[in-house]
Amino acid sequence: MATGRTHRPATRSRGIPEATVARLPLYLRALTALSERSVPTVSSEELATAAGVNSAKLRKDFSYLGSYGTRGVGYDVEYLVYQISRELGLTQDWPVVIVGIGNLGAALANYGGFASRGFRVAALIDADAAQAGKMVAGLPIRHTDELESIIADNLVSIGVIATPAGAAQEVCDRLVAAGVTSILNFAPTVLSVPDGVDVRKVDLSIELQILAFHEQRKAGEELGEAVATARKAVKRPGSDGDVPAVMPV
Amino acid sequence: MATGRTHRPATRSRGIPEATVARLPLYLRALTALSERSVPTVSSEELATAAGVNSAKLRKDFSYLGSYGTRGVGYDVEYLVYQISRELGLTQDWPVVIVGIGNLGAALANYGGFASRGFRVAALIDADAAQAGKMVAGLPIRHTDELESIIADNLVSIGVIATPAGAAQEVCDRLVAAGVTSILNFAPTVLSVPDGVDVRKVDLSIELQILAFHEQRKAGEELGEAVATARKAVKRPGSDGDVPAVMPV
DNA sequence: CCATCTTTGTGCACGCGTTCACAAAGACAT
DNA sequence: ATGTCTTTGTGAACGCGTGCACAAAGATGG
Ligand SMILES: NC(=O)c1ccc[n+]([C@@H]2O[C@H](COP(=O)([O-])OP(=O)(O)OC[C@H]3O[C@@H](n4cnc5c(N)ncnc54)[C@H](O)[C@@H]3O)[C@@H](O)[C@H]2O)c1
Ligand SMILES: NC(=O)c1ccc[n+]([C@@H]2O[C@H](COP(=O)([O-])OP(=O)(O)OC[C@H]3O[C@@H](n4cnc5c(N)ncnc54)[C@H](O)[C@@H]3O)[C@@H](O)[C@H]2O)c1
Repeated sequence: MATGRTHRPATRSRGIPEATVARLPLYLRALTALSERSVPTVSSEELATAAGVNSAKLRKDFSYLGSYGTRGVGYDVEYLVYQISRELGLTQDWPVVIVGIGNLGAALANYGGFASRGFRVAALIDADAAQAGKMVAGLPIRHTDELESIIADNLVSIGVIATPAGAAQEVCDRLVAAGVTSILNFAPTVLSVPDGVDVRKVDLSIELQILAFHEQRKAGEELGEAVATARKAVKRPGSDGDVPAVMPV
Repeated sequence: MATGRTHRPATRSRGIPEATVARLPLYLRALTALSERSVPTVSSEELATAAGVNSAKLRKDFSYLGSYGTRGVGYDVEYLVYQISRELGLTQDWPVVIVGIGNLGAALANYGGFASRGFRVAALIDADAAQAGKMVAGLPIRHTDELESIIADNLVSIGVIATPAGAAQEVCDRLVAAGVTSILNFAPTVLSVPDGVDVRKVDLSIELQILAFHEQRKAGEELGEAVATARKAVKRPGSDGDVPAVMPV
C-alpha cells in the first residue's frame, strides 16, 4: 500500500479487523458504481471481482458488519452502500483542512473526489504571507497564524499536511494542539504524535522504490542477474557522493 | 498509510518478505538524513526510532539482507545506505513516464523528491491535444499517440497513471502492451493486469475514509455514541440520493 | 409441500509478520 | 589476556489475516 499504516499497533476496533476497514472503501466504490447503474443486488463473487479481491475474503469482511446478505441471491446494493457508509462514518460531515498549498496541496484542493464522500475542505492554510488571500479551488488561502482559530471554529478533526518535510512536524504539533486527531501526511517524514491521534501517510517515493525492487528482481530472474549490471550504464550524477565499494569492518 | 498493495499474492521474493521491502525505503530515508549529518554509525535502537518502527523488527529486517552490523557498535551508516540502495535497485537509473498531466500529474512532475533516488521523469503524456507541447517542470507534454514510441525509446519500465478513473484501464493496457511492467496508479479504479506486472495504488479517498472510521470510533467512545448523531447536524447536499432507512429483506 | 439449486456465513488450518528474550559476538579498558 | 559492557542476530511463541471447503439458509419451480 501506497498505502501507509497507522502508528498505533492496529487496535482491533469494535471487532472489525484493521485489514477489513482498509477494504471497506474499496467495496463502497464498487457498490456506488453498481448503484449508479441501478443494479439491485450483487453476489459476493461479482462484487469481489469488481473490487479486486477474493470472494471468500469479501464475505468474511461483510460478516464482521453483520448478516446483510440473502443466501441464494446476494447483497442488496443500496442497503450495503448505506451500511458501509455508516460503518465508515461517511453519513456525517467531516471538515478537513489542507496545510501547505504548493504544487501538491493545490492539486488536492482541486480534487473533486474529496467532497464526494462527506469530506469537505474547510480551509486552505499556508505559511507564505504572499499567498494569503489568493483563491484556490474557490477558497481563499489563509495564513498559518489563523490555523488554531480555523480548526476551532470549524470543528475540524482531520488535517492534511502537504508542506515540505522540514515543516511537517511543527505543523503536525500545532494541528494536534488545536484539536485535530487524524492526520494524513504527504511529507516524507515520520511524524510523532500523542496517543489517540491517528496518522496515515502517503509517500510517492516509497511506492516507487517498492516497484523498483520488484522490477529489479524481474530483470534479474529473466537473464540471470546479468541485465542488472548492464542497465547501470546510465549513471546518475552523484547525489550522495560515491558509494563505498568495500565493507568497512 | 496510505499505501496500496500489490495484486500479486505477495510472492516472497528472494527470501525478503514483502513487509520488509516496504520498510526498506523508510530506513533508507532515515539513514540518508544521518549520512548528511556525517554520523558514522547508528544503533538499531536509534535508527528504529528515526524510522518510526520497533528495533527488533528493524534488526530482523536487516537480517534478511545479511549481517551488516557490528555487535556492541551498531551499523555503519554509509555502508548500510549502499546495501539498501542496491537491494532496492536504486543504484540503477529508472526512467518513468507520467500519463495524465492535470492537477495531480503536474504536481508529480514538479516534485523534486522524484529524481532524488534514481527515478528520472522520461516524459509527460496527455491525451489533450491542446496541451501538447506545453512545458511542465521543464519537460514538454507529449501526446498519447507517442506513448508506445516513448516507452520503447527510453526503455521505460515504470509508469505513473494520473488520468481520470475512466481512462485508467485503457492507459494501463497501452502501457503494459508497450512494455511497462510496474504501474503506480493514482486513479480510483481497480486495474487488471497480466501476470508479471506489478500495480501499486495511491488513493487519497481511501485514506481519508479509514481516518474517518477511526475518528468516528473515537467520538463514539468518548461520549457513548451520542456525539456521532449530534455531529450529523451539518447534512451534505444529497449526492447519492437518500439512503434507505429500513432493511429491504 | 417438497426438491433442487444458488449463494451466504463461518469453522478450520495454514502461513506470514511481529515481538520477546537471550545467547553470542565483538569492542574496549585494564 | 581477561573481564565487562554493549548491541546484534535469531529461535521461538503468538496473533492476525487469508483462503478452503462446506453446512445451512433461502429462493425458485413444479
Ligand atoms: N508534489 C508531489 O507530487 C509530491 C509527491 C509526494 C510527496 N510530496 C511532498 O508533499 C509536500 C509538498 O510538496 P509540494 O510539491 O507541494 O511542495 P511545494 O514547495 O510546492 O509546496 C509547499 C507549500 O508549503 C508551504 N509551507 C511551508 N512551510 C509551511 C508551514 N510551516 N506551514 C504552512 N505551510 C507551509 C509553502 O509556502 C508552500 O506553499 C512535500 O513534503 C513533498 O515532499 C509531494
Ligand atoms: N488531484 C488530486 O489531488 C487527486 C487525489 C487523488 C486522486 N486523484 C486522481 O488522480 C487522477 C487525476 O486527477 P486530477 O485532479 O489531476 O485530474 P485532471 O482532470 O486535472 O487531470 C486529468 C488529466 O488526464 C488527461 N487525460 C484524460 N484522459 C486521458 C488519456 N486517455 N490518456 C492520457 N491522458 C488523459 C486529461 O487531459 C487531464 O489533463 C484522477 O483519477 C483523480 O481521481 C487526484
